[in-house]
Amino acid sequence: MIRPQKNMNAHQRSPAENTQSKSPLANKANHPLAPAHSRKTPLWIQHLLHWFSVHQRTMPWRDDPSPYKVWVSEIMLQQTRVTAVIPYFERFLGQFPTVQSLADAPLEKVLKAWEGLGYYSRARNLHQTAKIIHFERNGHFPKTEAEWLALPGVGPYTAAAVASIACGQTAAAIDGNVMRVWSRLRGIREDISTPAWRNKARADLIRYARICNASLFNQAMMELGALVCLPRNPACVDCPIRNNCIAHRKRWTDIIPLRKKINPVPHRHEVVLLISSNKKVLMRQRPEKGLLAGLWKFPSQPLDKTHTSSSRAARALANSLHIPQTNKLQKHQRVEHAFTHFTQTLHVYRMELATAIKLPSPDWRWCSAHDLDTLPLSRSQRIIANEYNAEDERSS
DNA sequence: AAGACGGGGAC
DNA sequence: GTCCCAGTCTT
Repeated sequence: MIRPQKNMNAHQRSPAENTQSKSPLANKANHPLAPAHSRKTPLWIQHLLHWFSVHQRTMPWRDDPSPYKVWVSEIMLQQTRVTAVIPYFERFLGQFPTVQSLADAPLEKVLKAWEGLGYYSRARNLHQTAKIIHFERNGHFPKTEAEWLALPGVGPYTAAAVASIACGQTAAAIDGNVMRVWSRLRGIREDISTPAWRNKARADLIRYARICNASLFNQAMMELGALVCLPRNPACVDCPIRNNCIAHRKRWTDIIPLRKKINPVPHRHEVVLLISSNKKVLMRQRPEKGLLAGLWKFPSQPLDKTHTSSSRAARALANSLHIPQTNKLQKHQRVEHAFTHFTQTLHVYRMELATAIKLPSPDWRWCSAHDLDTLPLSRSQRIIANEYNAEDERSS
């Protein structure tokens, strides 16, 4: 039997989060006593839903699937594993308990809460959407899949997931897990990355979502992909629907899903300067668009072929900041970092200035140790900042 | 249709 | 270390 979800009754939600649960449809699908499936539900779905009721993981947004919690969690879960998301989600909800508190917060606070989670445009879009919901929709969350889809940062997957899980809508949420489970189940030896494949899968899956509980069906498919139908070495012996699975029957699980070869990514080098003066260190905010938009970084410069060594590049960067040659550079640290489309080696140099230089533009700042802890940084910059603070701690 | 956009976990 | 993972937006 389906394990009853705690706190799913509408009256236990806060008024601000309760606006979408008044419709009969929402109550029907999310009601604790609603059946997960009817007698005409295919046997494989009954097996899947039973498996889910027993094996689903505890997640902080599953106790109370309000639109706000489900929306925030689904944005965080894009390209990110559940185990990585949970601590971020807990902190985020503590800091921004309602969509209003998120809408009222400055962007920098939101980016700071997102620090280390990656894909920072998600945080910017989340903040933007909170403003839309609070200021333009009077705090009313969307209800239908199409309404969700219109919001920044909400694509086809997230719209279907939130609409089904939080709003009781019938929709097929197709993430990487579902693509893998579905292509194996049906033995589809086609490239899963094409829009054509996705449209076909959605058309097929929506028929099944319609005849059971779409929220549970979507979550069960994703959970099966995350726990059993793994990319490598799937645990077919534990799979509740292995008898319906064409890939299992034909020993195709290692060739399905089919994916295009990923091109090797280039490696880049960059010099980074830790320029300190009077217990403060020089930092710069990144532009509003592009890589790690809006986050802060230490002064840096790509190490291209015109520089014969990292120390020469470091000196050239110091020169461009009009730092006198009398200030000596000291090799400090080397940090490796991987992005999706390139990998990077950061060559970090240290320089103590007798007198602070004039800041080139308003996006530069002299930062105290406290500033370093407060500003949003990418993972690699945080590693450098922590090392800098630790050294500062030792020397004082 | 292809590329930009982070970071973490499994091996 | 190396490979793998896979939503949304932009171009």
